[in-house]
Formats: sequence, C-alpha cells, structure tokens
Amino acid sequence: MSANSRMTVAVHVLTWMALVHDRGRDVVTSDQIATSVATNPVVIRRSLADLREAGLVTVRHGAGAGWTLARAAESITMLDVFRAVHDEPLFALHRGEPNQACPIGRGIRPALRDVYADAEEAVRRELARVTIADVLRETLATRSG
Amino acid sequence: MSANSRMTVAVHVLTWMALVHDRGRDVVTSDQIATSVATNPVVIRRSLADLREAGLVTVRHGAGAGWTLARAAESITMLDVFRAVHDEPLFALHRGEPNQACPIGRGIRPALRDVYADAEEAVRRELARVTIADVLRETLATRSG
DNA sequence: CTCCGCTGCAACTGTTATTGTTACAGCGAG
DNA sequence: CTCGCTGTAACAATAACAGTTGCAGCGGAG
Repeated sequence: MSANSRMTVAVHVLTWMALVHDRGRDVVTSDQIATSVATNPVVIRRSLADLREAGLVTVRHGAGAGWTLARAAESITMLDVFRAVHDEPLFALHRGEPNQACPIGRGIRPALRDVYADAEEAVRRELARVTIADVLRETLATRSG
Repeated sequence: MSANSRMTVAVHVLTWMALVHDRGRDVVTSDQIATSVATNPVVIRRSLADLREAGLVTVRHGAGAGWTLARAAESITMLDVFRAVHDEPLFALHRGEPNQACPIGRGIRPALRDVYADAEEAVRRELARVTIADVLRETLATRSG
C-alpha cells in the first residue's frame, strides 16, 4: 500500500536541518541536504516546497540563498510533516464506481470512508506525539543504520 | 501514499459474501462478486486468493464450484483483512540507502522504523474494532453511495 | 466416465505515480 | 553585474496495479 517515500524524505530533510541548526549553521542549500539523503537536489527542493507551503521552512533567494527551519525542531511534529506531504488518503476506495444496482455497491463506500477516517485519525494521533527533535535524538542515538 | 485498493476490494468481497450468506446462499462465484464490485472476475479471484491464504474464505473446485466464508462475519475484523492483503508497510523508508557517512543518513532509518511501527500499530488497533458484520450493517444503512 | 462450469495462474497491456535527471529562467546580496 | 542557488517544466526510467485474455485442471452432475 505504501507507495512513496515523500514522508521519509521530508522528515530526513527536517532532521538534517535541525542537526545543522544545532551546530550553528542556519541557512542550508538543497545540494547539501541531497548529499545526506543521497539523491538529486531537485527531489529535495520538491520536498522543501511542500514544507514551505506548510510553513515549516522558509527560503531565501539570491546570492547566499538557502533554507531555514521556520520553527524550533521541538515544535514540529511528524503530524505536521504528514499534513505537509499528504494529499492522498492512507486507504484508497474503489478505483471505479461499484455497481449501484447492488446494495453493497451502493452503500459500501460511505461505510468504508468512516472506518478509514477513524484509522487515519489514529495515525495522526500517534504522529502528533513525535517531534523532529525526538527523531533527531533517536537518530543520533543509533550506532548503525 | 495510498496506492492500491486491494483492502477496499477485499472488504467489499467479504461484505457481499456476508449479505448473500444472510440471504441463505453460501457458495458464490467470483463472477457474481465481480458484478457487485464492477470489475473483472480475475481481480476478485486474486483478492479471494489472499483471503483464502489468511483462512477467511474457503474454495470448492469442480462442478458447483465457488467460495464460502470460513467464519462468521461477526468474527472477521478489518484487521484480519488488513493482514491478509498487506505485504508492504504503510510508510515506506528511503528507496535508496541514505549517505552512511552522515550521522543522519546513518541513524534515521531505525528511528523512523520505530515511529512508523507505532503508527501502524495504532491503525491495527483501530481496524481490529470493526468487523465485516459492522461494515455490512453500515453499508445497508446508507441510502446512497 | 464424460461434460461443463468454475478456479488457478501465467502473461500481457494500459495507466498512473514516483523518482531521478537535465535544462534553464529568475532572484538578489555582495 | 555577477554568481550561486531557487523554481519549475520537461522528460526518462521504474514500478505497481488494474484489467484482460487464454488455457489447463478440478470434480460433482448427469
């Protein structure tokens, strides 16, 4: 079911920015982040664009351009990131419309929407409990990955 | 993120079987189910194969072949279905390996694995609370879909 | 013991999402 | 003005799915 790693990349980006911030540097480039994630800078910029729209990072143009965390890492939760990168629901309904002549085909989508909404809400509650600062701490506590 | 509708199709299949069972018919064919879902019988058989492996349905071959619910709809939870159709985790980690020379790249995957595992566990708990019988009831309670 | 309807499964196509990549215009501090 | 970086479009490669066709195999009904 899980398809993309946008969530993972976005968290990686923010965690890296939080580490660099702790080390005294505040403005970083997509190129530098791309080195840590081991991917293309454009991929990082796409991720950063999502995070900027969500108000989690700010960008500066021109010479000396780059990105900065808009908030303290302690105040950015995984839920914030989830909201920033997620357009699609976690569970997809039917691709095509079920048979409306059948009582199941007619009524199952609203029924499933409710169940799926509850499940997603549970995920959101769980993600809200973890901040980027938490992830950074856990990340640095790990010896090998 | 959500990619496939396997979960939705599987629940639809079971709910339809539960309804038909309530109406006195116990053995049904993939063709009949496909009519309700409005898709190809092979798609349904692929779904039923997952459900059979999980022990939720049984199959009979030869003349008068078809499928039967292996358990009462009241005892089949959405979690059972989730387990039957899900191989991939809900949240994917990096596609490629992050830069191991970077402390974030080295430690973030185990850290994220933990967070994601907690989130998935929350989903499982929520799905475990709903049975196919519940879904059937809600489905029939809906006027339009 | 043959027939026939259904399952099991492999193979192929069309579609779509995502990632990675190249290319280039635009911005603005120095 | 210059230069480094952003913003974004465009494109290729990959992968997952849904849908479809075709056919072998099973086994009760007759």
